[in-house]
Amino acid sequence: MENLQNILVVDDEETICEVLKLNLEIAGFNVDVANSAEEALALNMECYSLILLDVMMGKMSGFELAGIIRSTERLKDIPIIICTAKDSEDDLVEGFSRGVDDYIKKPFSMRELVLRVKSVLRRAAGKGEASTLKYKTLTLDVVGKSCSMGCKRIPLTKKEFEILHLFLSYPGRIFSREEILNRVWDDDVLVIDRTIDVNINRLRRKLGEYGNNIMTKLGYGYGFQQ
Amino acid sequence: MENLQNILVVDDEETICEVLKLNLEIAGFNVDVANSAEEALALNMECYSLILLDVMMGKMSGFELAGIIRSTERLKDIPIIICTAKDSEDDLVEGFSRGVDDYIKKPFSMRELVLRVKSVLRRAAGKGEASTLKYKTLTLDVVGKSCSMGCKRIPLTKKEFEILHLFLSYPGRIFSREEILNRVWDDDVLVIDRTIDVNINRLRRKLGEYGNNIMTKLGYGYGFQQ
DNA sequence: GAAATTTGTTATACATTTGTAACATTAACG
DNA sequence: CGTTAATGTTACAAATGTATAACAAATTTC
Repeated sequence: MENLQNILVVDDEETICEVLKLNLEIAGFNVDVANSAEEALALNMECYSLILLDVMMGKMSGFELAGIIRSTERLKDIPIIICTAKDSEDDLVEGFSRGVDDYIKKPFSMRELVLRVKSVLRRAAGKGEASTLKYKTLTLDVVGKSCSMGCKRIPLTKKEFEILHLFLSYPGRIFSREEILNRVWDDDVLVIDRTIDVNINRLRRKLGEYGNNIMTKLGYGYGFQQ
Repeated sequence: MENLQNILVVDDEETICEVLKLNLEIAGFNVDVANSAEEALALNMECYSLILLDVMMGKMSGFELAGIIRSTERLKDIPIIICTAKDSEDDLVEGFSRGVDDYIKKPFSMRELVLRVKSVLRRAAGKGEASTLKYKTLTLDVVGKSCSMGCKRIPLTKKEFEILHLFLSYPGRIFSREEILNRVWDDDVLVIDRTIDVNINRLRRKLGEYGNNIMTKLGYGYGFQQ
């Protein structure tokens, strides 16, 4: 088993670490654990393909550790995923300014985590290759959270962006309103189905000619048609 | 009926068990019930494709049973879904650490349950999300909810799609009108048998030459002939 | 904390799907 | 053959699903 990729998990909660480790191992990764930023720094981090950081930790926060990693020459290209309790804008800004590659909000499913990890690794392997999703001249910059058609920028709101992100991640697939709700809206909010229709409508308009690629499948839901 | 997948439901509440059993059977599964973890252990669990566990049960909890299943060599790959009253972090952590595949919070709708069950089974089957059913040039894109003959798209309505989906899932099998009703129509709707005939007719027409593959077995029902 | 933006809801118009009834056709069987 | 039962076909009404606009509420921004 040569090809196993090493992942470092840094979190001060033992149980969380164990869960993460177990699930990532099941997904085929080799996982090491550090229970604090300091403990992580004591390791030779060079060997990891990806580092998974919790924001909230004892002395040094995940952000700080991310900053250190990014400013260390031999570590600066290692992808970092931050686990954050809430996705406050502040966190996002702080994270991006420190070069974090992806976020995952707690509580997250293990399935989702594994998907993100794989996605980030894929991106890293191709060197920025797939940090964007494309269809013809339509480009979605997943990291920069922006959208453009050719040279023209299309300002999307968060919901619009997330919906398009979901659709372009699985072109051709039809998502039920329930699925869209689960993946775009927070778990605790309660919105009616019509809300999705309205957001789809707004997105369609902003996408101009590409708006027609967002198809309605009567009785099923919506999706992006290639 | 070879292809029926077996599901084991373990719950100490008789009524819950009955409801689950009924609904899963309608969804096309074969369901056995155990009223306690101990009772479940007495069964030969090897034959089940999925085990649905309640957390709260008399002596042994669902988690404990999950732990036992996971640590038993010949059972350890069977997918497990846990039904939990509360979604406390603790429960989630405990569950994932024992290798549970999915959660469902009470109270849940039967529709949701069936969706989760199918999703977990699909995952377990190893074939990701993408799946199509084919017969010659006829292709049914199950995730895209679309149908095509060669390059030509055949727009199907939801009912038409669902009927064809059912038929192509078990080519050669004849479905009684009652079976078709149970699998294609929602539980609470009440339609007459002739409705199915009409929908079959519509489907046949849209399928053109393949329409002839939908055969009528007089006095029994309909099916797709390979 | 006021203005601007985003997001959710409601209401209405519109389009499609679906169910049913009525009648036509076909198969089974004496 | 002719009768009966089952299924095929058609047309239309009813039910359902979706698009859109307008407004209200929430959130963000300055």
